[in-house]
Amino acid sequence: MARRVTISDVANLAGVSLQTVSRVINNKPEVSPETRERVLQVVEQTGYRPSGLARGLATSHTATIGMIVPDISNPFFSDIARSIETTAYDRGYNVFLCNTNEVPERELDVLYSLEQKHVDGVILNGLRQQGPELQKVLAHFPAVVFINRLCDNQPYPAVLNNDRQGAKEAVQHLIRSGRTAIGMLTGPDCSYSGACRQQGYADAMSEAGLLITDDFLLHCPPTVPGGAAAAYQLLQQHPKLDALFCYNDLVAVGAVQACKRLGRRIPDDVAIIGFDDIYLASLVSPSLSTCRVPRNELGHQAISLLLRQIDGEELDTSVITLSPELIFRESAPAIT
Amino acid sequence: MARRVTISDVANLAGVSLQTVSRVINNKPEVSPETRERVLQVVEQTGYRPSGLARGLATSHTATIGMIVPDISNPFFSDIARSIETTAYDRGYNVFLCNTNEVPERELDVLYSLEQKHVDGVILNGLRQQGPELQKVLAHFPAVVFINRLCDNQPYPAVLNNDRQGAKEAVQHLIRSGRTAIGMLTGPDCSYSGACRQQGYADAMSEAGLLITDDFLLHCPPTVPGGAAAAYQLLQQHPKLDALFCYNDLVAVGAVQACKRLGRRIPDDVAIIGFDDIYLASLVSPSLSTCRVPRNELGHQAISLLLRQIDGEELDTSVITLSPELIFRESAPAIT
DNA sequence: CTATGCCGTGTTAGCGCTCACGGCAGCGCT
DNA sequence: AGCGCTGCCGTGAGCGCTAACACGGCATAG
Repeated sequence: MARRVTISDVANLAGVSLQTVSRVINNKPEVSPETRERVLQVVEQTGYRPSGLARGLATSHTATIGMIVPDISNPFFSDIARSIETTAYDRGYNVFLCNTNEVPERELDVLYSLEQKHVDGVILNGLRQQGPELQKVLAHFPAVVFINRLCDNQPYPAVLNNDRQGAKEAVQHLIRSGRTAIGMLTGPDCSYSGACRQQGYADAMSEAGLLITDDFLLHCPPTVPGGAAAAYQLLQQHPKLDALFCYNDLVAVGAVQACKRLGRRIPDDVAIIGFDDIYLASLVSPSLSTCRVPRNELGHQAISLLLRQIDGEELDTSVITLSPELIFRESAPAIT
Repeated sequence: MARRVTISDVANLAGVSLQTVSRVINNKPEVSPETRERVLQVVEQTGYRPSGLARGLATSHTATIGMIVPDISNPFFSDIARSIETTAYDRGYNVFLCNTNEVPERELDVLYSLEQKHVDGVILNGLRQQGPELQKVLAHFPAVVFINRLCDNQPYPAVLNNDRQGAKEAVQHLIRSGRTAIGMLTGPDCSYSGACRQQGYADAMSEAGLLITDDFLLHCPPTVPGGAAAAYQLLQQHPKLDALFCYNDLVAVGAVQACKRLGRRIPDDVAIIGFDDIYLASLVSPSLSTCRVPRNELGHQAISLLLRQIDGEELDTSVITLSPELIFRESAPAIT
């Protein structure tokens, strides 16, 4: 690997001072056209590329952001990640991918490492961690945006999906379809969205005067096997359940598997509704009714909020709430 | 956001020099236990965290790597990404996620930006770009590893899936199942893996003395709609095709959709084999026979090679080839 | 003709850290 | 006593860049 060419190399070759080169590469106006041209030629020839490190040290602005997700291999998050990365890149930012693998302690760890890296901002996606430690480390970042989670006490901007409303509508649909014993697989017990969706479930149930019992609720990992195991258990214990509302589509696919194993027909015996509308939902059989979360929009709004903060806007209390849309497929068909 | 606490703040508070603090935080031996303890206490109190920028500038080692993928929302790549990020993080590295969205020019652009960021190494995944420009920019990185692509001329380490062998076995399976008119959806025309898989297809066909004609081959985007459109076209033009070998599982799912639309039964009329064995493959109906690519292993080996390079090992010519495994499911069942 | 302004450029300092030194005790040895 | 050694610690320079100021030259105004 050849030695990097530095700004002073360029300055020497062009016969000007460092500062002039700096002015040229930063598009500052106070340079004569001829000098600018000469410098640009040398830059071109030498393949000079300014050091982001040195620049960052001098300006405390690194053109990098951190993105924390529980699991990038979960299509829900990889869609959001893609949308964030694309917009960030268009605006000249690089994105650190930080996977927490659903381990809350790791969330703090990655935040510490991002702080060391001087990121200009950080997007927190589906964060589990809470408490003063979190507040403390977040205070060290120039910009913070939450996705799908509100931060207690400290007002940070956030982009939310209206989980409660979406869940309520989903469960209302089940009720209107004639279901009365509706269970819910509520996802990880430290999930904020899980709690919101559970509230929506309770809203719909109580409005309809239906029985709400903890017996019909079960936490589970947000995965297909997690959903399968939980659904199996729930359906075994409560054979009269005629519908399952699931934390997300992966869990719903697991629920479908459990139904097949138990010989329950979908949707005749058990109707199933998922959440998110990941691509998979339309592809499995029976295809999943689900609550579509606008993931691209979620990511896009998040990075936009972040960049506005970085650019100096004060928007501590901004909360953007996006509305999900109920999608009817085979596992809980539309009412005709 | 509070001002960052620097090494000299810590030094002052602890009543020692900068250098001593530096020694402590870098675990250098030449510090007395008492001094070390005192410094560590101040570090703890102040929440001091060394600046990665300054450190990087002084050491030209940033503990960051770049990871270039065509599309993080493609489960094939998000699985690899996860595996890379996890291992990298365990070794103290942060990972830049760079999505090229399948645009070859963007590959060069992101490499330039990663160069500016002084990454310690870069992992290139499913790269499309070729030629001298690429060689030139890659020369600026301390470490480079390719995944699923060999780099012409310049010998860089690589981790490969044995696409050709896997494809050959897949097509051989189709032939043994009695199929004679086997088409292939070959994926993007600049895909290296696509070319390898096509070779494997040709190997199997010619060994079996079967007709190889360009008419049975069709490029397509590596997506479900891409596969669906291409399969539809191919099956329309050549109704006698009794099997389709697909670039990847997404394309295969598209092929399944096309068959359904055309009223072809799977596998009776048309057998289908995909590639990769993404999670989806086992979930769709009919479930997909496919060639399983060890994605975790791919990612893990890649990051290991990269870190070894960063640590100074010379392994220019290392090429690790992993073997895929044929998985039999409904779309092209095992021969009983 | 001098004072004032601006334009283009150079100079200095500093961002926060590490590396290569150098210094100074205190020890054991001749 | 004098020597070298080791253990511990500090100093200076420099990584590559930018912000702030300084400066010469020219045009304009008074």
